[in-house]
Amino acid sequence: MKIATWNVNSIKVRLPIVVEWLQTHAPDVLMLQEIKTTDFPTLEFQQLGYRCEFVGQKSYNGVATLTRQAGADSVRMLAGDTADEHARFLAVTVDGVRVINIYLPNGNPIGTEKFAYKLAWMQRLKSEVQSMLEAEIPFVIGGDFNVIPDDIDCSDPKIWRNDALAQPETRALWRSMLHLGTVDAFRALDPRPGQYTFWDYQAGAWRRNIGIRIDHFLTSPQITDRIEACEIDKAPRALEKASDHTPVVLTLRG
DNA sequence: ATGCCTATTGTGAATAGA
Repeated sequence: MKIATWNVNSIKVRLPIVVEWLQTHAPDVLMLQEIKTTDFPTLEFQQLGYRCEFVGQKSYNGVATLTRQAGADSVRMLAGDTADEHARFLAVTVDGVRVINIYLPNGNPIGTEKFAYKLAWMQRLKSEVQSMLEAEIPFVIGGDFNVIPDDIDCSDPKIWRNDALAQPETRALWRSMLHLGTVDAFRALDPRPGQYTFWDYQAGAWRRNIGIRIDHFLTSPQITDRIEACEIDKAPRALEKASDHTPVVLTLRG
């Protein structure tokens, strides 16, 4: 089973690139973030053999999960705050795996309500993880976590010292989810520093490989045992009209 | 360097991203 995640930074602009990538790589599941619309191009993906579920929002955020097989038991919002209207969460069960697509809040600037919202959102996600582990539900959480887990996940820690993505509180909440028993699938297999999933559009960041690793897969124990590979596909970042993020692909045995 | 680039809204220039 092949599961991919990709923050596309507008599905409207990125549609041709995403279609081409899907045809080439044919994952069983593709999780998209920052679709930035309520008008998802479902027909185009159906023609490629994918079913679409999405939670849209005008201008901002929005997540979509494309699956070859039919999904079940969709949940479209993260528990813990019924007043939260951001389109950042979509859970669906595919072939016995609870596939959770997230676009975790950026949280900048620190010291504002935006940062408080990020931390509260992470606490809610942690509660979700706890519940699923207690129920022994096999799950994968994939998406744009907006978390730089460690200094080896960015080109220069000094740049990110005052940024929400690398704050001690942010990293502590990330680690607390690992301590519960989940695994950062990419890092479990690849110890190398300098492996990124995002490069800013500005200042020639891509050309100079100044990036950060913020798009992740967290796996539950049953899924961790099935990990065959987890790789960052850098190729789409080099294309014309690229997203500033590139896909990450998780391959499970069976 | 409160910049640099891209996308959305909407047709200006502000907001957000990370």
